[in-house]
Amino acid sequence: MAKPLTIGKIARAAGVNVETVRYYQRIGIIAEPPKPVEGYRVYPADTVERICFIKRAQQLGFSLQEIAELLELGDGHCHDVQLRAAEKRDLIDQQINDLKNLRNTLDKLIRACQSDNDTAHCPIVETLTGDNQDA
Amino acid sequence: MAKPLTIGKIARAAGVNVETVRYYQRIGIIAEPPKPVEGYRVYPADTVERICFIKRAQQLGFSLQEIAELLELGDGHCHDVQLRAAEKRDLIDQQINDLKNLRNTLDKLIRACQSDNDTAHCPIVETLTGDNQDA
DNA sequence: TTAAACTCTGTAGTTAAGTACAGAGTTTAT
DNA sequence: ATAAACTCTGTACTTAACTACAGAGTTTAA
Repeated sequence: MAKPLTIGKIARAAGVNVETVRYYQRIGIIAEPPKPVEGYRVYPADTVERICFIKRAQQLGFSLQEIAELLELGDGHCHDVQLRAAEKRDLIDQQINDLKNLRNTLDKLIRACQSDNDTAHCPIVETLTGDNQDA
Repeated sequence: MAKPLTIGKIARAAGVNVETVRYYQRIGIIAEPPKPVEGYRVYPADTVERICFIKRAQQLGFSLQEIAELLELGDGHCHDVQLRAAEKRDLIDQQINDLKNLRNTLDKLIRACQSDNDTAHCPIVETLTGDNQDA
């Protein structure tokens, strides 16, 4: 036996708690391998990547529910996948836009700070408020 | 008296629950105007924008704690603001990158769906995986 | 070969971010 | 002038996403 990937190894490799892995199994966002008659469950290696993806996507503001939907797109049947993928893509475009605005504001703030201390009034708030649609 | 902005109007204008506004006040992310001896609290108009900013930033994956930090940058004193703003900016750059990758993957998925149903194996997961370094 | 480290099942606790509501006072519309 | 709609204070409930732990079984390293 080389080195069976048990839950602890999976968790450590993905940088999460063992309990988190179990939680993801419970809500069905990652598969739970069958329990062998004796011994521990063994996980496929790509489970680690799947968990990493989940954590990354969370940092981008997606809920586990939304992440589940994204993941399903990968192995769905072409029919509705296309439509739903297009929707997601447009949403993400909007998100990228928002982030760019925020980024530029921060940049301006940094520059202003360097040249002068003219702390007029916060430009950060103005960035993301109002209908920001220049998609 | 023209039309004093009371909490209900603020909430409706920002598209959130009155209780949410109170919650934000409780945690100090928006200011609570002083209670006048008689009558209701009156809010400055820019409270609405501040709440909109908060909601927007949340969709981008920021916690209220992080949003509070972003907002503080606006009226902070130049010294550390510059450093912290630069940190945030770099983080956001990373986020933009991740989103672009995800976006492109979705795009490919859509295209592949249009031409052929060669559902090899989910390319979505591969998009955001890789060095998850949480410093 | 046995103690340490791990896994399993199940249940319970925690934190962030709200949401609901009771009971009292205040405004406003009719 | 009074009912409807709103606000205030305070407390309690909810949901998502974990996190902890007990008590039993299983593996592995010294």
